Amino acid sequence: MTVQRGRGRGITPSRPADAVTEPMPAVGADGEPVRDRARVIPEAAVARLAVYLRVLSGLSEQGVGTISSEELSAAAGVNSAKLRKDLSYIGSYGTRGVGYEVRVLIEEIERILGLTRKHSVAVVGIGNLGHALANYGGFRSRGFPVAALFDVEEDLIGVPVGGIPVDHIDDISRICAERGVSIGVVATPPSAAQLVCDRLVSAGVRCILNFAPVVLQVPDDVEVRKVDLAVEMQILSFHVARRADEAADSAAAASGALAEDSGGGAHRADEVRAGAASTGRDAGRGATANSRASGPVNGAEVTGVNGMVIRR
Amino acid sequence: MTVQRGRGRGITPSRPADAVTEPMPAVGADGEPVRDRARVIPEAAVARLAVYLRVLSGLSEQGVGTISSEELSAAAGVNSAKLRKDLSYIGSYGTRGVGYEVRVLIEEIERILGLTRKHSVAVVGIGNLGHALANYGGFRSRGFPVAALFDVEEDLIGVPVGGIPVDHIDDISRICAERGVSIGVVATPPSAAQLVCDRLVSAGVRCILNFAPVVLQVPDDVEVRKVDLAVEMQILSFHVARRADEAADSAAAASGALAEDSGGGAHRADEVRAGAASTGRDAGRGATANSRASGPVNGAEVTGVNGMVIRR
DNA sequence: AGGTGTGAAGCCATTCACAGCG
DNA sequence: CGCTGTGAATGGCTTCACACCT
Repeated sequence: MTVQRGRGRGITPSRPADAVTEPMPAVGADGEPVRDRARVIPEAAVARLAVYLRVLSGLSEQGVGTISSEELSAAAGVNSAKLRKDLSYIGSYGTRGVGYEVRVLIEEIERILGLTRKHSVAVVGIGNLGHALANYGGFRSRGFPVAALFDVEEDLIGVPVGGIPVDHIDDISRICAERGVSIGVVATPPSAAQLVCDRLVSAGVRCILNFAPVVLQVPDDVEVRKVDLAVEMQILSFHVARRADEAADSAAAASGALAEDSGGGAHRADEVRAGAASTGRDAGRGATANSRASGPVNGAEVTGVNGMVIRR
Repeated sequence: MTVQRGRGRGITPSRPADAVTEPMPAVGADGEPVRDRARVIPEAAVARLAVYLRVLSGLSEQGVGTISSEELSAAAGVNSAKLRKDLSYIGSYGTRGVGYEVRVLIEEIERILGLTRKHSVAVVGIGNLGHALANYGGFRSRGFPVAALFDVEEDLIGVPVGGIPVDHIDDISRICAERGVSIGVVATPPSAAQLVCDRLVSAGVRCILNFAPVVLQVPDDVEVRKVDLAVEMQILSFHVARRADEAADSAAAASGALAEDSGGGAHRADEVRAGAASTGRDAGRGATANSRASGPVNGAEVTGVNGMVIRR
């Protein structure tokens, strides 16, 4: 994402050489003074912060007051080092030897994510998906009230969906301005998506969530995120195929390994090997883990702690 | 998007890409010849391949027979070097001095993504979203026919949605086996998601697309990708906030920067920067969004070839 | 000339490992 | 002693730049 654009190079403090010297000649020359906290939060971390926030909200409702990085990371499906690193980008709000106060973390993450203000949403394209989105309670409950719905179909205009009447897209500028819409959701057929996007942009909307399977072209001060269901499916398909290949491989390799083993090979620790990558969702520690197909197991392997397979 | 794997993108979950960097010479020993090329395609590249495929399909329908990396990359919203690198992972199917044959590329990408076989889909949870998904034509048209629908609500059982009657989730194992379901879609309320996921897994489904805002725990031979709308919104929210900060920054810095330029600063190559890109999702986002520059331009930037912006 | 394919370099993110504080 | 916070190491992805083919 568009991160760190702007001024001179994003001076990341990763200068190995004389680091201690002055790390800011270029920047200074740029007219960009050292400036406040050079908080450059990695895009990947931002996405995870949103996940932590959801988990924390659940914990808070359950009355949990304090939590350690180990527990929170397990609940969020990442490893604890990553969680601590992510949290360190927003500040130091933990207590050593204890953990984090749930309430504090929620507040800080909300602040960083800009959730202290409300972001009204407009959904364009009230077909199946648009209906579902208009009715999706998760938006409102998380501070993103759906404030406007648009379509071109005359039969739909005026009909309330999820409590909001549908307006004609020709009124998009006026209505978005009136209702303070800051996020636009494109849920139209692909053929209409770019046009709708252009209209949203000229209506002043600077953030777009696109469900149409097209690559939207926008000015670079507009942020677009895309959700493409077919692409998600295809990625899963790829993994199915890869897994099938691997199964074949390991079946084939198994016999060879046995032969070699019986030949007297030494067994080193590093014979523990990672297999297919899992998708990382593994909550467990060992996030690194990727595991190998445990499949057909023929006695040559056993499943270890977190799914790793130990060759013996 | 947001992928759960952890990573990727999307929240992106970031997938620990297969660390298959294995040094396994053992393979040679096991009678397994060099085997085909140890094709380790980066997760991020897989997600983009799916995008290229969609663009190529459109081009093919328009009768385009050949295309260069420059053109294709622009249509897909990435830069040409990345596109060529991605394509190189699957082989060399281009003609130097000419470009790629659309038909060939489509076939090869489909092969790599495992799209030569059909992947039947089961949708669990026939609420608003489930309805939308069951009716979504993009699945069937791309080789992912929806073959089964499940819910627990008695009133829904037997009712056809998108042409498929809804079955009770208790029959999930039998029906998934009968219809050869290989991908499960979880579209239930969060409270039911883990249970539904467990049922899908025991029914033999090894790939899951999760729309519920919870982190699913699964065995590591199961692949989960997650689409979390609230998280997407929050990421956009973060960028709204960041942009606001930046606007203030650049207004302040503007005079300084201009002064330096006119002062004769040299323009290095690294001042060429990309417009916007997003990923993810983990990517990976995963999830990759993108945006291109075109315009509002304030004189400090001009749009370059493929959406890159050149600072001058 | 035109454009692909790819080693090499650079950048960013993840993971390690431990100092430091409660 | 436990757990956070973080420099340093590692590894993957992206970008560069050009050899090489047509």
